[in-house]
Amino acid sequence: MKRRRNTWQREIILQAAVERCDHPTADQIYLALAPEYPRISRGTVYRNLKLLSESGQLQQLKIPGADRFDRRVEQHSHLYCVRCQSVCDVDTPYDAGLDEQAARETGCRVTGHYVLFQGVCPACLAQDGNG
Amino acid sequence: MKRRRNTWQREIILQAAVERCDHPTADQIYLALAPEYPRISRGTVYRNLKLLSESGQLQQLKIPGADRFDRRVEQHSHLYCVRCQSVCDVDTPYDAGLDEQAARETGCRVTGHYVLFQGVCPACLAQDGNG
DNA sequence: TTGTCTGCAAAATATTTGCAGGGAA
DNA sequence: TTCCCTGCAAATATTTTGCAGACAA
Repeated sequence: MKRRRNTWQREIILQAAVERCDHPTADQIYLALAPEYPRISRGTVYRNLKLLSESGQLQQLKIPGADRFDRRVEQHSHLYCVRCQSVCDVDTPYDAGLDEQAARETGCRVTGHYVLFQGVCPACLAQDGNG
Repeated sequence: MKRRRNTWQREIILQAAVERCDHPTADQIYLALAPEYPRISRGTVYRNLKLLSESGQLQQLKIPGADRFDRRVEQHSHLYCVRCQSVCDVDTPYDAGLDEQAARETGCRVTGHYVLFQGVCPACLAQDGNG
């Protein structure tokens, strides 16, 4: 097991991710940091977001288009707005029975599942004049 | 609404997708066709798989790594093997109540959701000596 | 004829990686 | 000192798109 070092880069990347609640992509975090830290590189941002997710300080979400990063690490679901590509949290209870059922049915070892809702967010609905 | 033409390319792409049950990617379908039809292009394969999914003849699955195409178009779930990246079908009942719950909670218009299980498929388990 | 569709190539998007030097422990 | 981490650039991987000509209807 590798010993992990603390770098200021990792620190500011975690801060940048934690301070926003809009489920940013890796690139959005990079772009948010770039003005203040012009020497930081995309590679470092991608690498650290992955490390931080592996160590449980962030949650990496598999969303169409690009992975997002969530400061909320407890189990919950998400909704993807097909209009503006935004993501919002949905607090659905985790149904562990589904995993057992899938394991029984397929013979796989099932480690978990995620639920992704699709729809249109309130902001986009408002733009339509509530249509 | 556009009138759709029938081309032999679309025909063989649909056939190639329908004759396999392993949830291939667009590129895998292209590679399967390429030996017999050397002039077919990736662009055509990607375009037609999308069209066929939009017209309900295939189902396009959002899977980490790359989209897959499923000949089964009825609602069902999938399991993604984190070891070999294979995908298999899981017949879980669709819980429409979840959509209502998500809509109530977020104020979004919710059009649906999908469930993706993660785990290890039987073939990979066997390789581990059932470990 | 009309206008969608095709092949080709280039572009766009998202992410990973090789490498040489840097710095945390 | 060690060896993980960084910046940079190039590479990968997936998918989309502009264009001119082909072809279905």
